[in-house]
Amino acid sequence: MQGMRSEASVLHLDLDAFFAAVEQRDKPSLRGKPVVVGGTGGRGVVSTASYEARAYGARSAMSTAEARRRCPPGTAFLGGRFAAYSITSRVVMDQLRELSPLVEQVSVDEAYVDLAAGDHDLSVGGLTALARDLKERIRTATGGVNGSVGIGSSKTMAKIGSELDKPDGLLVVPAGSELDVLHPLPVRSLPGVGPATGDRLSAVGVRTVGDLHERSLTDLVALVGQAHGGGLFRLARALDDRPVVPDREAKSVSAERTYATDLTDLGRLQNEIRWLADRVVARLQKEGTAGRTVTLKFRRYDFTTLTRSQTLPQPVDDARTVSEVATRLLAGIDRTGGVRLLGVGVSGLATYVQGDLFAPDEAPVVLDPEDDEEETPAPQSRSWHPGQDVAHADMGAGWVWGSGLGRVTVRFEGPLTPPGPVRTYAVDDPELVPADPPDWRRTGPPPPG
DNA sequence: TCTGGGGTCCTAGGACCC
DNA sequence: TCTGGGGTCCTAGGACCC
Repeated sequence: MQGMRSEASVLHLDLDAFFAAVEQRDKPSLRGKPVVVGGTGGRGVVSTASYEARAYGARSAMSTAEARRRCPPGTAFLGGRFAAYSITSRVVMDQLRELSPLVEQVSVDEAYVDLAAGDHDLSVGGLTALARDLKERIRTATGGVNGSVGIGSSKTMAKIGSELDKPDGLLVVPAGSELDVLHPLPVRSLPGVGPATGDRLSAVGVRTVGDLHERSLTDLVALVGQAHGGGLFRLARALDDRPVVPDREAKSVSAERTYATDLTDLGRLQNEIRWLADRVVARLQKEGTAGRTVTLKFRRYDFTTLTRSQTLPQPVDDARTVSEVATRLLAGIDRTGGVRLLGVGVSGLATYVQGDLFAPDEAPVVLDPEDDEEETPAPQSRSWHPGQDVAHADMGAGWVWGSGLGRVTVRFEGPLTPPGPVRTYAVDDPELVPADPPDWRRTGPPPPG
């Protein structure tokens, strides 16, 4: 059974009203005033409302029209400057990497840090000082953006900690006190419990996490399904040992667009599909990846939404193929009444094997995110262990920080790869990787922990 | 002027294979 | 000649998150 850590060593950072905060930083006249960032057209929604705008009831995901109704004259409605947000985000993530090599960025304004992989005093006092210092460094490095920090014995506890004390928050949940914090909270405050699950739980009298704790696993599974039910059962007991995983590989790439007025013209729809396919493919190619499944998303005038997909024999990353497949999928859909949104996506991604990184004869295969188990039988004689140091001429120095049957995970760090990417290699035949490959030199310190 | 855009994970049924 | 399992892949939809 999975558990939790015996120390509060997972940190969660959430930047406060991030997009609005960057706008207020860059435009002093907006400071102290309500600011709403999001779509400004007729069908726009709010991405972020500053705390001043929240005081009037503006919220993320609300239609911008509704936010305009609620906010006073003088409220700034802005379309957003994503390049600025992205740069600021990187500045923040760099600060987090000062704390530990294990930083998992979950979005532009949110990340987890595994403090156990760094050299830190994990006492409550030490963690409080660490968090206070981190917040100050973020504020300085970004020119005034605040973040809320939660620290706990798991990702869930850390996230709940940052949530409970925002904005500009700092909350350490000491190991052992998880249930005291958790049980009074409404179930809706658990990550993963949204409107649908919240309603179902409420219908059977479950309102707080404490209520949840009293329900049997069988009841919860019957109520919300196998995976979710099991997840809730464990969450109520603070059982969460999900690791902090840096550099997660993307599993799909997509682009979609909502039109100011519904489309009906077939030629126009085909042009839009081509445009969306171009955007998706440009990103695929930039990432050096391709995918086998092409999906068309389709939203009608009445907001009914459907998807049609087709899986191809080979991964594709060219605009012509993607848009041809998507256009073919469009043909099977009833378009009467008009089309509100179109989307094109590619999934089932397989990273290219980059031939120049390894000599052909000894090339470990880059794993797909999905298939670490199959097609990679355990090596007969060779293994690596966490902490062992290895290196590659093209990738820089690195160390093994995870290994298992048939695979080895290496974090590289060096001048060529500043952030230190993590790569997992399958070893499907021990003979493919010689005992002492000449270009795997031993350098660099193994990670602490 | 109702309801964005980018994702992840799960479920369920049917096809197909052993 | 009657009744199976299990496993994987594919498709479609839904919940949820930021």
